[in-house]
Amino acid sequence: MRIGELAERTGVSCDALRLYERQGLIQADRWPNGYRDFSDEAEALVRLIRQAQGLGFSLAEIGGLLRGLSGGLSSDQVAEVLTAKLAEIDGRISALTDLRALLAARLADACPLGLDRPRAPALRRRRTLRG
Amino acid sequence: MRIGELAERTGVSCDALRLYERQGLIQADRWPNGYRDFSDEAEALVRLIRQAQGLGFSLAEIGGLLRGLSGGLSSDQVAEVLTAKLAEIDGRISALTDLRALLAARLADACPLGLDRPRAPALRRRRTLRG
DNA sequence: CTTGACCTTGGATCTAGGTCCAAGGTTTAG
DNA sequence: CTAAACCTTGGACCTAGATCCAAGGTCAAG
Repeated sequence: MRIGELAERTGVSCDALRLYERQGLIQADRWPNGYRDFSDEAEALVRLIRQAQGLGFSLAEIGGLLRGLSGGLSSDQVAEVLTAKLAEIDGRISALTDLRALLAARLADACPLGLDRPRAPALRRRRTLRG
Repeated sequence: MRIGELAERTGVSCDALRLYERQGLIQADRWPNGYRDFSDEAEALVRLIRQAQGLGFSLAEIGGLLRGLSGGLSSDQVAEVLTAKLAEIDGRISALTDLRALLAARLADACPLGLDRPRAPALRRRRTLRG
């Protein structure tokens, strides 16, 4: 399919798709007239890219992951890349879970975040610095 | 404390701290000589900011959240803000969990991602466009 | 053969979130 | 008095991830 169709199917702009191609995240054949020709798999791939991106992965990271997966890396190397990413994802999940717990606790609380509203309304001390 | 101390305590650069202040994420009193004077709570706040940031929240989002929390919003409004953020976080957690499952499955699989290496090695069809 | 919808490339521009630097004021140590 | 280590502001610059635009090629419809 041509780039416009892929853009329409995925909701990603043509410009963004060309950017992904330049960065090696997706590939396209070329018709003799120079038009890009994307395979059907490209659609799923683009969706995967946007998903990963939405989770905080940079295009460079995604590119490295994809190249590792589809490139000539050995099974061991692929496993290594994926395992590293899994650990990273686990870290993010647990950090998010912690933050969620924090916010949920504050939500039940009178003093959200407990940072900027001191429980005992202390007077602002004025330390002067040669003033 | 002065900005340098806060920077050292939090590991965040002075420039970044000034940026956060300009964007209203943190506040500082001023000594008569113009130096910023941060309270002790600022340290915890900066850590919270970095944590949220690492989870994919933009400074603008964090600022809105903090202003909602410490500003004059009613309990109901604060609860609303937090509840929205919680839903967002839950969404991210489940998306990450899904991605994790996907990668874990692919890791156990022969064909990672299953996108770019067709199971039946089909010949690349050549559709010509007036070529 | 023209028109309009596509496509190509390259380069300029934008936002976010910083960093770096210059020019200058303040404080402390020697 | 001077040097070093702070601090101030403003502005230039940087990367990522786009978006927008100009100039032009291609193609189908009328």
